Amino acid sequence: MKRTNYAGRTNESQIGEEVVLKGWVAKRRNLGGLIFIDLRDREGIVQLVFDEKQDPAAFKVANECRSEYILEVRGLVRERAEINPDLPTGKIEVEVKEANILAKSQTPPFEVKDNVDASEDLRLQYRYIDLRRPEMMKNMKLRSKVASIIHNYYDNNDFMDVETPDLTRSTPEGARDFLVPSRLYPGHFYALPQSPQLFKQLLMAAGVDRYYQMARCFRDEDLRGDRQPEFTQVDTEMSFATAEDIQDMTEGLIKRVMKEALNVDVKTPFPRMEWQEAMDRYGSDKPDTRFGMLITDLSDIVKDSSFKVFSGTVADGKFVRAICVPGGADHYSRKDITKKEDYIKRYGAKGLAWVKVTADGYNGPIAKFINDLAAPINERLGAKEGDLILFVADSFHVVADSLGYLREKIAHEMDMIKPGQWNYLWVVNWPMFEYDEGFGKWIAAHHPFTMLNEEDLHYLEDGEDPHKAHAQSYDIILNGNEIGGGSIRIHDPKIQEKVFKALGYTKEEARARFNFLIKGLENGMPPEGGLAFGFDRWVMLLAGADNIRDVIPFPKNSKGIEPMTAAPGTVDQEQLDELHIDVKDDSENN
RNA sequence: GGUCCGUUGGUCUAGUUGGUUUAGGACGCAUCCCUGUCACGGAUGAGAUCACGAGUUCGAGUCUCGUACGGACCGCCA
Repeated sequence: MKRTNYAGRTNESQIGEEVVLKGWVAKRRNLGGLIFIDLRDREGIVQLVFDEKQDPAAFKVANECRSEYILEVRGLVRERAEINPDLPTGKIEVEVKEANILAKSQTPPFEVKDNVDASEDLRLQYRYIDLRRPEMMKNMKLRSKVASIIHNYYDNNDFMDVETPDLTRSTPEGARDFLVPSRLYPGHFYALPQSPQLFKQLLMAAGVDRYYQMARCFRDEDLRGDRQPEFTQVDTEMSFATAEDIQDMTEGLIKRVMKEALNVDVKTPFPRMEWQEAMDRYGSDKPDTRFGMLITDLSDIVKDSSFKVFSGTVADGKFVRAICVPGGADHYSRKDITKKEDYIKRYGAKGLAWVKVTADGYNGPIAKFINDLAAPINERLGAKEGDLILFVADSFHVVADSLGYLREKIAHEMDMIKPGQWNYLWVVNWPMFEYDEGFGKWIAAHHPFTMLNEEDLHYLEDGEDPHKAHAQSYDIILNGNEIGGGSIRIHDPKIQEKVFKALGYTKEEARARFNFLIKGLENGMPPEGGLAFGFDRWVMLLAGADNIRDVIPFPKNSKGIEPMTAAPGTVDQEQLDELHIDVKDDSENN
């Protein structure tokens, strides 16, 4: 029997026609002499009817069917007497004349339905069953659709799809590399790419001019809900382009994806926000602009306050900043606020000061210290009776992280985010370098090949402070999530040398690490720049999923294990010998 | 590397201050009845050494410690 159409696409136009369908038994309803089976394939569900009197042979097969058996059926499409409005195929049903079981199935470990009640661990172990769920199938289809639009878009704009190697060389910058031992060269290793960054720059040196690739990338770091060790980047690079050129090109793509995949019109150009403003007002380099409650600096107002925590902090050159939670006074108890305080301590905050705004002034533990400043504070924050004001007094980064977190958390808890918003924006003008407390040295905020602003070039000269420089880099943000980032690259080897110097590399160290790139610059590199999208994360947001695993067919769990195959696993001694590898026994240290 | 939370039939879960609980329910599963269901209905039934190990106690699903596994977060992710 040759299939005539997908079960889920059977429709009224086929009434009276004979169809052949193949699919899974989603549900069986046995009424005695009459059996209904919901047949499911990737496109949806259609109701089959088996009548014992009319088609006893087919009926017998239906009687044997169990959940998730795979069936082929031949039958007549007919109109239903009573339509089911909950089903896209609810106006019709298929009267089955012939049926064969193509595969039997054990009772599935969980039911194939949309409101899953199975644990994620179990879903991942039986992922092929989990993926049958319409929700998951929909996510895979969306992913496929978006990928197709991306290919189409860049192809139409003269971008060349060029593959870069997966077996490459370890570079010490950035994330930990996944290493692949070389059989031919004992003690030598390939590394899987963290991104094709250097290759795409060298493709510009090759004259490719416009490059894109759906590139697999690998980073051996701990996982998060929006982070997997292997992921897909939409990687792009353009020669002779300015930051604006690249942003325009990217906006064009986003506009098309939103229209064609979700039928949503987004307005371009997207807003541009300075990195400094994002940090000051949103406490984040990926601001969520779907709601207000902006962070407000109060340092100047409270600098002489009798509350020593505030005045002392300002005297130390640090900051007192606050958010005003509209209607927060009733919503949050003293105990709730203590919980929030405990939470922000993980960002280094020493405490969370708060007041509730009442008709008679401030209320709360620090009210007596700052009641005299209530008028200017309320005015600046726009605070009114019934609001809750949360203050953090600390260094720039601690204040930003703490209040940035609280702003997000409270917005979710108090339902301040109206659904259906797609707030794309660019965060621009990033610092070129940032100080890493852990390593005690300056590191590249973006990566070491990022071009700084032309007017900041003088900071690289002797006797100036290079760390004041800002970069020609830009991140694309959607609803408070970083979905991509890029920059104009350094194409002048002299500037590149100065940047390496500012990062504390000697010439020899820079050569040792990035020889091939430096040579590329010396052999003539066009001015160029690009951008890379986190494809998985973007699709996650487009799908409305809150976990990146829901848009990856076979993801790793939060511990980096893939539960279906149980990777990573041990290998035979023979394989290790061939790779010249001894495995250290760490058991004593554990 | 660290912090917090969780683990009870196939699945999701209830289980109070440690004691009438033969560990309850829903879904699923099995058998039987049923020709218009679509969360089908009805009847009956099977299925759990309460993650593992140690401890406290007259008595542990319940308390303590450890281990394993899972989840969230901090660090990390140029």
